[in-house]
Amino acid sequence: MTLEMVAARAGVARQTVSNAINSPELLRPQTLERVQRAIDELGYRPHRAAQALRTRASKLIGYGIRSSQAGVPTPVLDQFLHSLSEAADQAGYRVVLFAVTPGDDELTGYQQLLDEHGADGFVLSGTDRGDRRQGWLHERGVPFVAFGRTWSGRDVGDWVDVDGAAGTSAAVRHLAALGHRKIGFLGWPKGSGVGDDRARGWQSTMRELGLPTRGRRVESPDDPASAAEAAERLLAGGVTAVVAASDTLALGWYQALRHGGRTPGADAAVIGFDDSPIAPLLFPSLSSLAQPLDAVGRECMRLLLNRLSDTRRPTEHVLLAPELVLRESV
Amino acid sequence: MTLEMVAARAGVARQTVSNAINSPELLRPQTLERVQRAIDELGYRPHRAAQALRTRASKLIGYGIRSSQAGVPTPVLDQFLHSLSEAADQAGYRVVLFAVTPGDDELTGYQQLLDEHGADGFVLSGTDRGDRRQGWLHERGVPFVAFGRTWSGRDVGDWVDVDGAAGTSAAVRHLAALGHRKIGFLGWPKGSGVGDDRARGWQSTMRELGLPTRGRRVESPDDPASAAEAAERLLAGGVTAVVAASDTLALGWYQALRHGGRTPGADAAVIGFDDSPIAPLLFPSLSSLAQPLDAVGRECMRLLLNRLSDTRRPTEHVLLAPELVLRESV
DNA sequence: TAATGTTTTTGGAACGCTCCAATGGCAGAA
DNA sequence: TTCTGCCATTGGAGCGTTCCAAAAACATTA
Repeated sequence: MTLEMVAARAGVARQTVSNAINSPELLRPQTLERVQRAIDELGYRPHRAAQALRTRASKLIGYGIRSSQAGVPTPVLDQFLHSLSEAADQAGYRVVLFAVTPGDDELTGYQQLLDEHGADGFVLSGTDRGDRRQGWLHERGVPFVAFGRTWSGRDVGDWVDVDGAAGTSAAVRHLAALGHRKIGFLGWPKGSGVGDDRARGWQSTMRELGLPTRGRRVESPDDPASAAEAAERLLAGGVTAVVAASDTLALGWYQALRHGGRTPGADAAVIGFDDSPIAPLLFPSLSSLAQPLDAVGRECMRLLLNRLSDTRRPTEHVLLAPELVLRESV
Repeated sequence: MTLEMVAARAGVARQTVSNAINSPELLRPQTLERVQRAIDELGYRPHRAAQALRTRASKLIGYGIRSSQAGVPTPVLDQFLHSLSEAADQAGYRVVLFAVTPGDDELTGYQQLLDEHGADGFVLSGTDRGDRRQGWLHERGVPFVAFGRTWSGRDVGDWVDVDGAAGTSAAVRHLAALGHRKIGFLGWPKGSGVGDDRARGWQSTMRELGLPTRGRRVESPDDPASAAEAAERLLAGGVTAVVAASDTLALGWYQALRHGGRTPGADAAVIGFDDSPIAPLLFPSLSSLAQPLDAVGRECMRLLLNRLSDTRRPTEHVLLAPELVLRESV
């Protein structure tokens, strides 16, 4: 099924069919309709490779998928990928995956796809401090958008991120409205961009509400056992409600409460972060701050399309507020 | 960067460079080396679109990603996608995502990609009873592999699946070796292929070991509250250990035990299924049957590549045993 | 009717690659 | 030296599309 075949059926020239698809305003309405009918009847669709070759644009967006075993498990990936693909589809693009081995040659995957003209732009996620990808792509003038802020200084490109501070702030306000005054924060060790951001929202909102923060903030790595230890310290301080930097940490709070013979939810409230699959399953079910991943995917695609249409435009940044999902734990 | 440029640098003809890449055995060793050096120095990589156009093969594998909200949460997606991309990369292929809206026009996404010559084959997952995709692709002679058996009768293509029966069988054996005799099964309502398969492994192995199964099997939908109710019935029957069809169901068992003032692990053992992210986080941590997703991805790719190289070969099926991950719950 | 301008349609060329058939080089035999 | 046969290398053609400039159709005015 080619242009030529459609053209033959409509009784026009090859190029006229091409125009019917790409610049319909050039055709006489009557001709357009005739060509359109031929296209529909034959179920014609342009050959992607031929288009790519001629227009020098693959209409593909690269997404480097890292081996998850090393460190962070990239929890939310699939919903994000779904909304990304959907938004891409709508714009006539598709998402192409390629394996990335984190480490020294993390960039070779990107290099290769670029050399092969296998992608017009990239979506990054899991951008960490000291991530070299943004700088590298920026230098080369390759369009990209990151899910996750550029924590380290320089503005090197577009990004979309979830506003952790806004989330914990909303959590604090909600707990305060319920009458809690001694509201603690169960966070990660300082130094991670994401974690510090989430702590900041708690800190500033507590201050705003005139509530004390001294001794109400504890730190723990992201596992329930350590979190439980840290939580004990908050309990010792008489804290009645807690905002946690992750659902895993919130789980530590559950364990600390139970250890003291108390019941989560009834005796002391907690709000987690990420609304991971465990949240609704726990007993009592855990309130949490859900990342608006559908919106993140859509926004990533929007920024990237803008960038693709004009490499020189000023960079754009989007912060999306997470949604407070209330369950039995408050 | 084109063949012509590499050829100029190496002092040979365009086609010779092409041969150096695709059929190196045709070249005189000395020429090959010279061309190879030119390729390396210039960092040349063939233009994918040009190759695709000429060879009529996109070297892309389609993966339809469904909106996850509707029903099954497809928990494991990301690790599977990773191993799939990695295996694809190794064979010079890439995975391209496209959005699929489950329902009537579920097939249009596949149709479209096919018409555009945007993929050479497909990987399916989440294949359910009454899934029309396999039959549809089979009729058209499109290469594909499914992650998940074709539960409904006819053999319409290659698949790779996790052997649920083998998993629950191993779980029963392990519990029996620990001295348990009253081993229950906490499963889903009959009628789902996956669930029945997992039940079967428990059933047959119990019989093999001469252990009674009557009244030891209960059913519940996949949420902890319902599962807890079902678990109560097992407890009432004096069951001391349980194999669950999912980690969510196992969680129900935890709750039922706690409700009766008993401690999971210490007082009664349980083994879940899927080794979902919650398993290590629970207290006590949950033993579970981990799906070998890396292997599944690799095998899917292997079968698909075989199929791509020869459409007419007999269908092939691969069953992979899940791995028993032991934690505190036993 | 012819000349002019404008809109619509057309055919050739090119994107970068691989297929194919043909050419050139070289060794051994006549 | 010339011929035969084999192996290494080459140039032309074409995959299906869009760019571009030229041609044709049509409308408008002289």
